[in-house]
Amino acid sequence: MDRIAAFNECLRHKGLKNTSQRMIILETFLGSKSHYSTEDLYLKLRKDHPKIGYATIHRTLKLFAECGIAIELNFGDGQTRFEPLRANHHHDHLVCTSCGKVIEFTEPQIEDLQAQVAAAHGFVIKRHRHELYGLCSNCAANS
Amino acid sequence: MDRIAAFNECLRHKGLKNTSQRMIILETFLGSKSHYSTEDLYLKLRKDHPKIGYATIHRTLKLFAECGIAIELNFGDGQTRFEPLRANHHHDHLVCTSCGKVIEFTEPQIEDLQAQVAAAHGFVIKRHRHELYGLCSNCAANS
DNA sequence: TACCTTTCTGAAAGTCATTTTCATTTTCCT
DNA sequence: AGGAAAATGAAAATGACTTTCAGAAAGGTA
Ligand SMILES: [Mn+2]
Ligand SMILES: [Mn+2]
Ligand SMILES: [Zn+2]
Ligand SMILES: [Zn+2]
Repeated sequence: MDRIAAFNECLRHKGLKNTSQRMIILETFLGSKSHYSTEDLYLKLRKDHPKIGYATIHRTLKLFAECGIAIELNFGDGQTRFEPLRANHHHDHLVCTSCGKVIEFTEPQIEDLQAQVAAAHGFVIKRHRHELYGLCSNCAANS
Repeated sequence: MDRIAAFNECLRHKGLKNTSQRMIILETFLGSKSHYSTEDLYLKLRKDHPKIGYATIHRTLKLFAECGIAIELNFGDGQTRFEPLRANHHHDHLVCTSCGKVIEFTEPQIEDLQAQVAAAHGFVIKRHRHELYGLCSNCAANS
């Protein structure tokens, strides 16, 4: 089941309706680079769909997160970002504080170790956030 | 050099002035448990120092962070928290999403692995955030 | 298809943590 | 002590996000 079908399934399950706005937002969201803030997506959509309001876009992004289509990210700049979720593809982030570049990484050994840490405290992990902030190779070279 | 001296040093270095408010805020901040939001500290200080304004407290906490006396934390609840920084005592956090409990952990192997990840991307880490969200042992038992 | 109930939408208003403004006070260098 | 520079506190402003609400649209039913 692709993500569009999964979203429709989630709408049906929640008793919500499918609308042209939701489909447009979903297709745009899935069809481009990750890590969108509401503002980012609003500005992008405005070109072809100027009638879609900011509130609808934000409500829809939150709905994607509820439906497991997206995850919310927060890189500490005061804006929530949303990223399409790929099945079985968890990753964490390197964030360049100079140019804003985001690099994704996966490190199973870290995942294992953090599970051990949680277990040692009797803690049940629901989700985690592991972000490394600093300078990407380009920015490090030019500084 | 203790943290009060370090803060005075930082003020001097930045050409800023030492004030009674800053000293009161610093002593209160250092002298109690961690993870204060501005609101938390404002409410605590109000008992003995009702004349100190919210804005001053918030400005001072930000200044502590600039001076390396504190670090900013964000556990995704919409409030920035500040924690006194102990020299050579980095740690990360387990955050209970049910009761708000915060457990600190240190795992040198994770620190090593994340350094390797960054190095592999030519990325220079300045700081990082590693937070595990879920249920503490108490909340897990009662759910 | 026509109807009807529920949900959705978009603009505007509201919320809330944080930041800024500004008149006054305080610090601290000379 | 004198005075320039910075700090303070109350209030206003900001900005991301959320809610409100009246009209529009979806989609189940007959
Ligand atoms: Mn990502
Ligand atoms: Mn801590
Ligand atoms: Zn960069
Ligand atoms: Zn708990």
